[in-house]
Amino acid sequence: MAALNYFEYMRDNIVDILNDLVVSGNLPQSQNFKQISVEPTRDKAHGDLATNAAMVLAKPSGLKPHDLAGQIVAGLLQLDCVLSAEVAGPGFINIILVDSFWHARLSEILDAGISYGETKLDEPKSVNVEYVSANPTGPMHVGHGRGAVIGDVLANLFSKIGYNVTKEYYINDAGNQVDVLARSLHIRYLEALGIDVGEIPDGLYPGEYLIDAGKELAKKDGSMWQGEKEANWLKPLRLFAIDAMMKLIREDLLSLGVVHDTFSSERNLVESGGVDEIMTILEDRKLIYEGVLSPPKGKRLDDWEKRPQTLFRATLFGDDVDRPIKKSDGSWTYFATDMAYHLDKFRRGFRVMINIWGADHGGYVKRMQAAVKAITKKDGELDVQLCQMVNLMDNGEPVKMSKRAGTFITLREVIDKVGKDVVRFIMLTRKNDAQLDFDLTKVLEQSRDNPVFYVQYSHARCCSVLRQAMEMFKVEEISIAALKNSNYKNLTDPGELALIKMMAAWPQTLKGAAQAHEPHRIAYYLHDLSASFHALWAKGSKENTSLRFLVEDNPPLTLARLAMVKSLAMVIASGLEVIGIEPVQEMR
RNA sequence: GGUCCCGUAGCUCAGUAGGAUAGAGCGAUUGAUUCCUAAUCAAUAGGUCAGGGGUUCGAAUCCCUUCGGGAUCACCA
Repeated sequence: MAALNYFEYMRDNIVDILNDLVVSGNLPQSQNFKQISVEPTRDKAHGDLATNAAMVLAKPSGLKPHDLAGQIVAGLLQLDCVLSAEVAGPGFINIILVDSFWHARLSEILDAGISYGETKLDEPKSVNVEYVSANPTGPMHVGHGRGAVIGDVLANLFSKIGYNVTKEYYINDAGNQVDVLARSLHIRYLEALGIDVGEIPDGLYPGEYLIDAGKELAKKDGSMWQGEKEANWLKPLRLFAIDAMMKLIREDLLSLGVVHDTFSSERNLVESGGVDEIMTILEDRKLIYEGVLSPPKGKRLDDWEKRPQTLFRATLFGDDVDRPIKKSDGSWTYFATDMAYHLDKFRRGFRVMINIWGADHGGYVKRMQAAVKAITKKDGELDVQLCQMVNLMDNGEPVKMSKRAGTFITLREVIDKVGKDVVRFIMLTRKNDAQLDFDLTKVLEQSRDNPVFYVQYSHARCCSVLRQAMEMFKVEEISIAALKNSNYKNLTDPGELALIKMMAAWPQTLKGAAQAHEPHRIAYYLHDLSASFHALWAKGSKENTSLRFLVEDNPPLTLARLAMVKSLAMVIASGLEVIGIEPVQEMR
């Protein structure tokens, strides 16, 4: 049984009412209902839900908003689930649903458990989320970690709403950087053989992470590359280095709980002729030409030279200038291989592609979207989510990092210090295009301003109540099946209903976050849900023991509240599952 | 100079693709612990949504413009 999305449910009801009005001649035919929305009221005094239906349809139908609203209200009042409906303001219809409607959600949640809110699609769509794709030239840093979490959670969101999702990593193993990597490894290799290599030359990677790789290579191959020409060792060392770095990166990802379904290699794509193929296709469509770009407008003219280049007509697809696809040495630019890569994705059946990039690649978005339009003949769509920098802090002070001074803090070090769950949650506490301060001290504090703790604590409190309940009831009396049969009519406190309503909004929250590509909404939702629970908890004070969850002289009331508490634990667990975090049972 | 992102309470930020009287947390002030974990909660104070114009029933949200901050700008990925 699929859980009810009450926004969609009420919208469907309203559309039915409108269709009836059309049939009865009270509303002109062929109205466009697309603009109609059903939303939570901002001010709860206005009711549970509001719809703009009358305002949206008033003008095209030639009716006064209030007259049309009155007719819709009449229809709404016929529904069993509607307690009240009234016209307000410029033509809003405010709706209050009966308590029993909300109580019924608890049964749904208890039935569904952690899968509450999931949707199954009859014909599942496919979506490809490509994220991390860090160059295989070293361990991951904290910024990569943010992209990893955002991509991973976004992919989880799509799974939850019924899509077939592929989590993909694109290995940039074909450009200059991996040659540099190979040369850097060569130095470390010589070092491992006991040769004094001195300082690592400028332009090579000085990172210590290559020392181990150098030792391994020396162990495997002995001294066979010593004294050889670069042309002889470059390729095998490159392969060795990339393997070593990808192993490192996969370990980093695993420690963050991120596992990709597919790793695509840029080099494979080039060597298998994928780029040649896309170029032939584009040439046939006259989208490639030899030309000279005009210099960028502005002051940066110092080293500009007029140079004929092989260009892609990106301007035909919304980009600002045409883009080069070949370097002067004849090899493909990154853009060229990226076009081939996205064609490959499209051919694998992904009409919807989402890429997570660092904000420093923002200037690249337009051209890639232009390219996708061109190669898929506008059949595919690419959305790029940019994630901004993470500022690592320690107790309010920025952490100074320098690769040269060796004070660079890797993602792995942060995970080891604060734990993967904390990292995953904190990465979602800002929308992805805003900079994020990550304070290594504060995220471990057990206080209200640590959102991870705050949410986990609410789950732990649920568990605590359920543990305590064992003293009042036998185990079978508070099984899920038994709780489902409790008398929900006992749940009448505004705080209780507010909490249940928020739980009932989970399916819509999930869907909205997925469709808007905004995983951070889940973290905010969980925080709000927890706040609602903590507030209710505090109501059961010494003066008002009747609002405690466990009321010893009233077992039926207590069982209903246990059903609510159990449901809440399930919704929180469901939300944490999307984020990729284990809920905790207790915190002591 | 071009392009993109951003500008919301003293601070850090939300604002559910245009909805009603703009919301949280921190900080400040004042309260609540014989109680299921007070690691929490409640209340008060705090705003020209950077400024100006426009679009419409209605704008923090969309368009134009000015100011301010950031990213990026042909053969790096």
